[in-house]
Amino acid sequence: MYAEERREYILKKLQTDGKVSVLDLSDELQVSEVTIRRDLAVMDDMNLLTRTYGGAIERKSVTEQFSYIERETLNIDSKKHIAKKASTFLRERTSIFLDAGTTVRQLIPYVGELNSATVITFDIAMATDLARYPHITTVLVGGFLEHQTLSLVGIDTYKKIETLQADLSFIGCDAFNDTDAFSTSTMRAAIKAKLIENSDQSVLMCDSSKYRQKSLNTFAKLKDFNCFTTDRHNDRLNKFLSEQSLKNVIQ
Amino acid sequence: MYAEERREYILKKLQTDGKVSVLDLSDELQVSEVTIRRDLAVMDDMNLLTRTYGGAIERKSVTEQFSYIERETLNIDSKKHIAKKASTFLRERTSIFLDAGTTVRQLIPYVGELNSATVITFDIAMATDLARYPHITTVLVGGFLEHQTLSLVGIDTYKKIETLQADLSFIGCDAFNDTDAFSTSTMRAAIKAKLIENSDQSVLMCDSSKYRQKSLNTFAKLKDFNCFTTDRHNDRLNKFLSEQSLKNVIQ
DNA sequence: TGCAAAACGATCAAAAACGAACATATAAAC
DNA sequence: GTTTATATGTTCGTTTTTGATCGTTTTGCA
Repeated sequence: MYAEERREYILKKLQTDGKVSVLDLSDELQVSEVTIRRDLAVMDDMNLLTRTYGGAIERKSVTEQFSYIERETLNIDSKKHIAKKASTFLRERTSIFLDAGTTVRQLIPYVGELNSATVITFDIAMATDLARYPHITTVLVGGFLEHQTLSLVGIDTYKKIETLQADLSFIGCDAFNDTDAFSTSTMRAAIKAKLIENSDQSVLMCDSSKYRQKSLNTFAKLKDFNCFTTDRHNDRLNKFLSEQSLKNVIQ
Repeated sequence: MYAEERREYILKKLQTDGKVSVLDLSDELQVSEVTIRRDLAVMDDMNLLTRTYGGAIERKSVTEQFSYIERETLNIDSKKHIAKKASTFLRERTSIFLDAGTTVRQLIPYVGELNSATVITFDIAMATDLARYPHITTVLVGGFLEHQTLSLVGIDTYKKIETLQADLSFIGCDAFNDTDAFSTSTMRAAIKAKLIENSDQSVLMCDSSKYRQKSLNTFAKLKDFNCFTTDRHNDRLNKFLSEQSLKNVIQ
């Protein structure tokens, strides 16, 4: 067994398991622990992995190094909760619009569990996440890069989406009240409206902190959505939700 | 048993086993170990295999052999060197095509130093990098996501680039010889050709390891480029370069 | 906090593989 | 038949790889 082979094995294992241990590798590859440590040191030097005490872990992906992730951790548990609920709408062999934003992004691990699907997005972070799943066909709609959100906007983005159709769309929003969903940006609102228009079913994913926030542009009525997924950490929202007929609300 | 026959045997064995050892080959072919080593050295030079300590392993194409992260760190010093040389072509308030690939990606810190520029790319990793520089207008051309390269391909990508014009383009390549630049993928070759066609000036960025590699599609003649930036760590390339009129070659 | 176990890096040693120089052999060219 | 070029083998000093040892650092637990 050559060194190259050994290191290839380590990388492969790292890719599937996310981590490796010196002891396990030493046993599996039938070489001393010292040798494994040397391998890991070299590969750490090459930025192929991150050394830990007792082994190594995967190196962070391109986007994870970026500040985008910091904003993402805001209300992360709510977002994960919402994503799990929304994921029940996913079906095999369908085409899916994913709106830009950190809430919808949490859905991607569930999308990755599908055997086959076509995903259309205009969020670079999502596209990078989706690159992990070769069996998912990913279409990234082009446009001008908005650097704060790592997503694409502009008339090109809108016009391209206008030509696409999907079975299902997952939409985020900046704010909502008892009847409407809002977005801060006019262009984004137009895009969201078009996503809903061009898909058979639409799921709104929105955490409770957005309730009764102010925002400029209405892009849809809440009743336009087949489902409205949210959490329940806000008293006034609780009241609103309990007043609703809950048939299309998941908490 | 002639040398040709021996090497053919080695290649065949490599194809079935994925690896060969000097000792085994020496025994099987009834020649000394030195001879086998010489064979392997020659074939390594011809990029037919990859030499290892004690033998050799199959030579897969770089994309299938390494993950994006690995390719990123491969020949990183050469890539940085090339990027620095190529950066002298950058000018304020111009529009710039950036071809996908890890070599061209090294150019981005220099692009970021500009006060104002419009960058057009179809590489997600590059777009993510560019998001650090809000003063740079970035256009990401959409398409199908190719997960190994983190870049976008397809007819949409091509058609969009067809409608764009730039002052300057930076192009990478998978292989080149004394007259031509090659790409492995037909679609990528078409895109590269279009980038060159639609820009006033073109700079080829290519490290020496690509010299005389095999690849399918010619997308340009070396003389089509205003400048050819490379490093100089390969004997045969050195010879080729010194035979050239060096006016448009930067090392 | 302090202690023991585990993991670590540094150093040394041995075996395997290596490259370079030189020698030999074989085949083609004159 | 001699010369020349190419291919192969031998020798030997050097480099690479790996493992063993040992003192030090880190970690988890009492």
